[in-house]
Amino acid sequence: MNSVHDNKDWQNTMSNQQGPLQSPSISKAEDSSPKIAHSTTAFSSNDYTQTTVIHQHSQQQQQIYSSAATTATTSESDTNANRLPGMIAHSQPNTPRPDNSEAPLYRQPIPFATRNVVRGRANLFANETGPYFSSTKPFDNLYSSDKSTLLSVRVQSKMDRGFFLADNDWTCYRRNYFQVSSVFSVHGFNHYYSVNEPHVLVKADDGALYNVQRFLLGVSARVANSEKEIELIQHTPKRDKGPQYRPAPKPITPGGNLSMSSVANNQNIVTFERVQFKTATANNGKRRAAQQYYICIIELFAETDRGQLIKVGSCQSAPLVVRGRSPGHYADNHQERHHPYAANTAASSVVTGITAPLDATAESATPSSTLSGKTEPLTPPGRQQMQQPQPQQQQLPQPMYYSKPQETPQPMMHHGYDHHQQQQPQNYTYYSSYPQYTNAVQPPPSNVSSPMSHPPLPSPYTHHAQVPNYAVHDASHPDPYSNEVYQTNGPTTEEVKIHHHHHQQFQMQQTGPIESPHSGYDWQRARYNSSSSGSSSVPSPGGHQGNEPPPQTYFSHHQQQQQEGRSYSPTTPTYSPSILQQQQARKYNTGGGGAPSNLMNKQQLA
DNA sequence: CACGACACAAATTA
DNA sequence: TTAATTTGTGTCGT
Repeated sequence: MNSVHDNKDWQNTMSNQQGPLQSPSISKAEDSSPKIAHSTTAFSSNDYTQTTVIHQHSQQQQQIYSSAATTATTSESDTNANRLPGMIAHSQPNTPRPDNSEAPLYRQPIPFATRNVVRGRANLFANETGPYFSSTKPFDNLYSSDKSTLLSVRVQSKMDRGFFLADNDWTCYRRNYFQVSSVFSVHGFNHYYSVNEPHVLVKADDGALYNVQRFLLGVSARVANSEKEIELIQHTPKRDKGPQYRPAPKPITPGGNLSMSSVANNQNIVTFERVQFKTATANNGKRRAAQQYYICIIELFAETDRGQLIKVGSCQSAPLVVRGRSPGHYADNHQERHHPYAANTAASSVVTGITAPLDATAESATPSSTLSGKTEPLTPPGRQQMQQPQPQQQQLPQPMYYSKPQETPQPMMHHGYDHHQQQQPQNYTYYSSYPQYTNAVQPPPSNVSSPMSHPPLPSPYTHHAQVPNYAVHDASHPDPYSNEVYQTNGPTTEEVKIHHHHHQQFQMQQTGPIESPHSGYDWQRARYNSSSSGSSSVPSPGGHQGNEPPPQTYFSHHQQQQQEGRSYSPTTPTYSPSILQQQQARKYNTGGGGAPSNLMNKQQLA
């Protein structure tokens, strides 16, 4: 099984990936979606279906689960065949976990030892797991040149770092960085065609079709049961001494194909680095009471020749808990407990790492996240993979997931944003040059790096590992994620969680949504790269992703280099099971530097 | 209780 | 091996 090997798979996948991802496009018809109609297949559609499906099959999922976790990645890679609608996100474990002991667990999941393995590289492999993202929600407003064929879009995302499971929730510390990487594909054309040749059209709200100049991915976050937006900020390595930005949408070309090298030009991947939540979730740590959850949202925008940004797809992360205090505060008390499964988690861990490759850099700026905000219903996270074919879904009842709670934005909505005019409330400034900066909270220093973009979706969906258990439930729950569902009254947090988890798990497993990794993108790299390459990160200076050469910024140097190989830190450790344990001990650190993760703290503290 | 700022120190990378 | 970088997080003050 792959599972175990995730790491490896990873690599492989990664390497290969490129191909797969893109290509894959699986065409399938989408089920139902009327819109999609035509030949094109839509990924998105798939996603949905998948997701839904997933629920149903909890069992399967479970099975999958295990494998899935691992596989997921791989599978993803696999091919296109599958679709991966949703993204995946893996996150990493790096973060400090509250508990020491436990912490490891998360990681454990990770199968590989990789982490340890070579350091530098290890990262590469590393798989961290992280919250998963739901499958892509299509807005059905993207058409091929014939103006009649709907193109489906699939966005895959993963949280690379900063998250660990605590009490079955994907958790991170507000003060720590997390990273999100995403890739997307258009059913009809992937790879290569990028933006520049757009034979792709987008339907604006007014019903008119516009040529798509390019696509951008933005990250944003909101409160789980509501539409309240949570601000995300990116830092440069300088941290407080450097500028802080809001992650702006970054340009990205479809397909991920990047070749391995990718790198360079490819903007297939967008990574938002050094991202933090501006605020912590309410009740963190403490009892269940009413734990608040946040959800990361990744939105795909099509930029028209007029500069308007129209949302064409999005995906959400599993619910996330953001701790506002130092790990020491959480350590003793709550540990994270994982479910029994947790153990599994470890096992499952799976995952592959993900770091992303960063190909893309982002650049453009745009409004970002905020905008979209709402939206999407999310689908469940998916993961990709399972190897097994699942039976899929057949039915799908539906999951609430989809349902939009209230909102439901529907697909079509595009928000059209004009860059120029952006609606967003926030102040974004766009810098054309620096995409990253766009929103900058602060003006970007010239050099600085780009800000990170938004975090993608970390959904808490459980990891792979954890998963096992959940298997159970079905769709019955509403999705937490989706705000939609719960929104108002919704279930309390707990409920939510539950759902999430389940969903997540389910989804993940089954669906395969997970895009993440899969596809070939090298997430790992991405991370590493993140900064530099363009894609990602924020601040990094460079901003440009795509076409333009990235500016250098802080990152640039390092990062760029990194892209290729190294990662920078943290990213990725993978864990192998056995290793895991060991690892646990170690934690992984994050990269660079340093922080001591758990160890110190606790110990010291203790 | 949370958040922001300051600062230390570990884990990695170069 | 050593220096530099990066970043987790303890602590303090608000």
